[in-house]
Amino acid sequence: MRASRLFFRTLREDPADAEIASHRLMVRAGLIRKVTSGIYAYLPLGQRVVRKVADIVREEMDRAGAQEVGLPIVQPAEIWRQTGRWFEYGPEMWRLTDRHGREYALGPTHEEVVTTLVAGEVTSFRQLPVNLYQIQNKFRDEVRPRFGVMRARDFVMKDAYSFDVDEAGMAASYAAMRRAYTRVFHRVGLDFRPVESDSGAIGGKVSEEFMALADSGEASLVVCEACGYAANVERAEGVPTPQEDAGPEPEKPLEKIRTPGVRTIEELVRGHGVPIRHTAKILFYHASYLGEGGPGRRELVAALVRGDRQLNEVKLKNLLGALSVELAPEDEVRRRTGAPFGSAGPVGLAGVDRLVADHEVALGRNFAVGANEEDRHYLNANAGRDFRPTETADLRAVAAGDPCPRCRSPLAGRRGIEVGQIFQLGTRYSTQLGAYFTAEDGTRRPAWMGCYGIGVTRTAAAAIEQRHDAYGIVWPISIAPFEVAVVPVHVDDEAQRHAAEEIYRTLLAAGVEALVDDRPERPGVKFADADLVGFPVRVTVGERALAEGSVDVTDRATRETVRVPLPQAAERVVERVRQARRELALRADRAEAALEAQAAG
RNA sequence: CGGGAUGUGGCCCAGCUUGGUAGGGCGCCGCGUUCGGGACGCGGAGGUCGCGAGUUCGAAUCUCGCCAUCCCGACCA
Repeated sequence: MRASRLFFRTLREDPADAEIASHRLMVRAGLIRKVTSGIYAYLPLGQRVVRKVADIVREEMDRAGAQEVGLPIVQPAEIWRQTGRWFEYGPEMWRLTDRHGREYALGPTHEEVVTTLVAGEVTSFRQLPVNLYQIQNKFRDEVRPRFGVMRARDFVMKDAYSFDVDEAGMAASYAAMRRAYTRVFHRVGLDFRPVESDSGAIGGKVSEEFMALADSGEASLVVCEACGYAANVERAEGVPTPQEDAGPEPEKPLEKIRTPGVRTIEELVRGHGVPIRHTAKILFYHASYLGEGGPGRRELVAALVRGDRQLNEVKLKNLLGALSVELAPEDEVRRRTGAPFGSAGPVGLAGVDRLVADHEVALGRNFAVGANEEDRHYLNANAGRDFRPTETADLRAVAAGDPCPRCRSPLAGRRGIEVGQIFQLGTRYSTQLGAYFTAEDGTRRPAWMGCYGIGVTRTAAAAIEQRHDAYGIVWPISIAPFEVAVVPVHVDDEAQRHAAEEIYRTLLAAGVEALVDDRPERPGVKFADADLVGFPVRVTVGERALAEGSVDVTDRATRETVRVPLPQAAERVVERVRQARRELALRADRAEAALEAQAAG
């Protein structure tokens, strides 16, 4: 490609609405332009990156035995009603109505469509297993689109769906996808980590997310450097820690004390000398449940966690089996329970549908809690004796420093960008949508499913988050829009133009993706643009080097330049590109081998 | 949905408090000088000041309504 004909333009200034590096740089480098909130146009440079990520994903999916299909973006409401997700999915699903008044959705995901498809085609165990995937635009009407393509309303996603005869088959398909994902993310050059995750609205039990590690990531992770445990904090298991090193103290008698003005745990600790591990806080939630084909009942739920802990709402939601949970407004809590907000507590609490407690509160002794009247707290409240939770569970949000649930070493906190997620779904969708087959023994059985997503456009953004500097993007070679930029310093200099063209043609002939910057711009402009867009290798053809029959070859990542004699220039660049490609491929191979060794051992 | 803010040439912004008919930088076009890290000079093009009402002799500026966008919180690949 010739820069003079390439449809692109770089910006000198940062766009006003870009918060994070990837968004800022994608706009400045001319990869994307915003069309409207959360919706972007991809210019040729950006589209090339998306295509290269997608091609890598496609290669690895094919390699893992999956088959590409094309599924519709517009999906009928009916199949979503069959699985209950027409309501369950909520306002994030982009709905539309045709001229006849029939309802549709723009696909946020494709379990319903693909399961319905398979239900019509698969009749025998002989047709299984099968894994179908597609790479396509997905639509989610995000509450708050932000960070450019990172959280867009229209994004490119690869989604795959596996169908197996039994649970073991599903697990095998899942493992194959896990290997494929590991290869994909190594090949695109990401620093990533698979973590245990909550399966959310899609359902199923086993689920892992592939997280690109980045401080700008929206997901909070905990990782154990000692044993390798890693989890999304939404999912991370809390290990109850004792209140005293010496072991539990005996139950003391319940005592009501005057606590004028005390409304928070800190005030209780500071003003009344209660150790924070002997405090418990109560939080009131509205839990909404799915009813018959639509919204169902709502409950007021009180939840108890130790005063030094935070509640994990995802755990609460899962415990309750609720569609959603949200903090209940103060006035309603007061109206229903009669308790003042800052002095509410579990002892003698009335008006709530359920009282759930974290393990630490159920196991601990002698808690200071609100007494449900103004300016009064209880000391030494004990579960079982003074209040009785309807359920006890792991409800606390795990934080950095907490013990690892596997090996008890302290966990470290990290931030991550979720670039992929894999699920073992089980038979929920196959049962609901009739994906049954006849087994070897003649019985009719539902297919065991897994589903597997990769955010293609998000992966491109994640790569930029991890790899950029003050000058611009530093692409991994596998997904760079072009691998090499050939920059003649002065295009009106015949010798320079000729040498640049020669190198450019040789690179193309060798299968290297090259761009020649033949624009009549000043050298500084061309260098700055090359750095901003982030081509991994730059070949500078200028008067200085040419005077000694050479050109300069610069590595974008290290910014190191070597002078190479003209006759060997193209060859050396080709070798450098091939070496860089090999490195990433090798990483994928090694990681896969390690996974296989792990599975075998 | 709550809370906050912003809409002024393609981009980044000033002007608004104190109404008087729109300005800078970048970018764009022409000419010249320049030319290994975002040049300089001269000349030029380009604006329904988000939209609609209102107040006023007169509105980018004041008032009301609407729309859009962004940021902070509750959701997610």
